[in-house]
Amino acid sequence: MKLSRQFPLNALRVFEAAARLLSFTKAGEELGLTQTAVSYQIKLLEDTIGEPLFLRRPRQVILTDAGERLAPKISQAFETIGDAIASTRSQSDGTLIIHTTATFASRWLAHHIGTFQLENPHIAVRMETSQETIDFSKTEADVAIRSSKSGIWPGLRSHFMMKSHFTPMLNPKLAESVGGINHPADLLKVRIIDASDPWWRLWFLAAGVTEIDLAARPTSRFGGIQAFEAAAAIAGHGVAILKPEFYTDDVALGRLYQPFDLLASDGSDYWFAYPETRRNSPKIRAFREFMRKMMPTFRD
Amino acid sequence: MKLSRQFPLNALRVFEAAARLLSFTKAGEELGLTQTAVSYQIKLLEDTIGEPLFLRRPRQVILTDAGERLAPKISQAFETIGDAIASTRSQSDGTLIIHTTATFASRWLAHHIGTFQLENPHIAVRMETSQETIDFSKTEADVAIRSSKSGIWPGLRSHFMMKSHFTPMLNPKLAESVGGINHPADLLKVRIIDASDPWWRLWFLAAGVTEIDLAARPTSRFGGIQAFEAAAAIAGHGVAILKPEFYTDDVALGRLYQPFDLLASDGSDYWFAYPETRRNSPKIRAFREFMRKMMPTFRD
DNA sequence: CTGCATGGATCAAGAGGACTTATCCATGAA
DNA sequence: TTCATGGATAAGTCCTCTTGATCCATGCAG
Repeated sequence: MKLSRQFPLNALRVFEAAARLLSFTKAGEELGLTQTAVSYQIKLLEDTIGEPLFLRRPRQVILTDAGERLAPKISQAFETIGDAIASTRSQSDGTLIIHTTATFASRWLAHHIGTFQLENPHIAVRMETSQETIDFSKTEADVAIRSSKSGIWPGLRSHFMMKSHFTPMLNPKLAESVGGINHPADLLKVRIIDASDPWWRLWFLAAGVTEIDLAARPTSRFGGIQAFEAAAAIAGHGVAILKPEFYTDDVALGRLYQPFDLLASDGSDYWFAYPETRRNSPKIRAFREFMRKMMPTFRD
Repeated sequence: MKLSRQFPLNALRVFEAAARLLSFTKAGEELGLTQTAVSYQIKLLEDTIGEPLFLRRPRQVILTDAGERLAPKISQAFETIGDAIASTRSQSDGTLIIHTTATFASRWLAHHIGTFQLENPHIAVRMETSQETIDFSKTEADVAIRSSKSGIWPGLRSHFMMKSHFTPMLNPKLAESVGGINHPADLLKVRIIDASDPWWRLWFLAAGVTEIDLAARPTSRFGGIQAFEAAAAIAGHGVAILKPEFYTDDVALGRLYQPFDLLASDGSDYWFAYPETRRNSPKIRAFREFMRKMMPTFRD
């Protein structure tokens, strides 16, 4: 059976307005309905309650005792509902949940999010990190930042943020200790941090160095988590293959050194995504504009 | 625009159940809907709020932060509404508003209503008196007792209660003071209380007395309000034309005397009426059964 | 008193929204 | 693996609800 039959909520909504305004016509105006509709709904409600709620006097309606008793409680209930929805909406509007990779979070977001918060003091940011790409219907998140080749996901709108290119980086002291890194082959003088990282092969390929057996080399394995590899490189344990955009600070502080301008790419890029249906949500819109401003390579 | 669009109350109702049971299927069962309908309504609500309320995990749904915040308030609001309706219904069920004539109220109801209240202790009785026939849509009333010729009113169900016949009555001492009232013509020895009352003409007609010019006689006028005429008769001011059923007490107490068995009628009868649509209302049903029992001439 | 404005009731017709049925999919359990 | 569970999706149906027209009663102004 139809729910509205068992529990005529819309009729109650109409009743509330009519009882407050003591006029079917005015109630209709307030609710965007015709007077006819109001009359119909009130009668419906009276039928289900089994009591008349209004006395129909010419040119005015007045509440019966039953109506008089019912009205204030109904008003209050709808006020509760209205408040609840409004506060849910505003509180949710007030919290932006960002899902991103650990590296992007620590290397880019952590440095820039302060600006976003200064510009949007009413939006709290909650950051979640995960390696896997998330499903917005299964995970509580407003936006996600992921590395991917295409940036096309069904139901999601996505924006290109930056190319995911990489280059070897190491502690400058380590470079000096082996007499400097002037040619790609010089890299082999130091330990390769996680030589199993597929990026290495791609970079050496781009550099024209093909005859290296990376698999044979001593290596430290970090499961491809860039942040760990970077930490090892900073500590002088070897040379890591990193995204230089993420380590400009470390370069400036002399903790890392990028020996070559050459950048290689595995074809993946960084994308920013959110559900298509929520593209106009204020907080998502605000974050999108922030990203557009802060990231020169951002594209619609 | 449709009200349910602006304010998806039914969707909220569904959400409330789903949030409480943490299952769309169970919510559907509770509300008498299919799981599909629940899914549809929840999505509708999420669209209007602009926030996901549930995370769809395989074989279970869980509330998002937003849903978690919304649910308790909505539950409470619906509880308020449910209580309000229930209490309106029960309180209204608990008060029976009877509209009747002053005479019937004072002469019959007042004597018998105690029995009704003993039998129905949870029903409070409110009595309103009025001369005019009332309009249930304009006057707050559950049942009405009226004198009328046909007992047929559109939209009302009515029951015949008693014939509205009448006969002269006077204080026995007054009767003695004129040597007794043995023939209709003897009535002319005493003052006729409200000779302008049309009942007198009808009664004399029934008694075969035609050659009386009532208009010419000294009279007291009470506007046809029987209770006033009766009071005057009891006080010994003259003879009144009354419904004997209403004055059995006064006859028993020796305050009134009915000299003739002859009863005349103007064709009106006493009817008991209420809106057809409310015939099954418990309080109306209770009162109808009471009337049926107390009034031998009651007819369906 | 007459005519107008106001506010509600009633009616028929039609739109569109709320459901249903059928089907599919993913997962956890046996 | 197969089955059971719980939800999503698509398409179609039914009927609630809205609309617009019309009518009625009353209060008010002239």
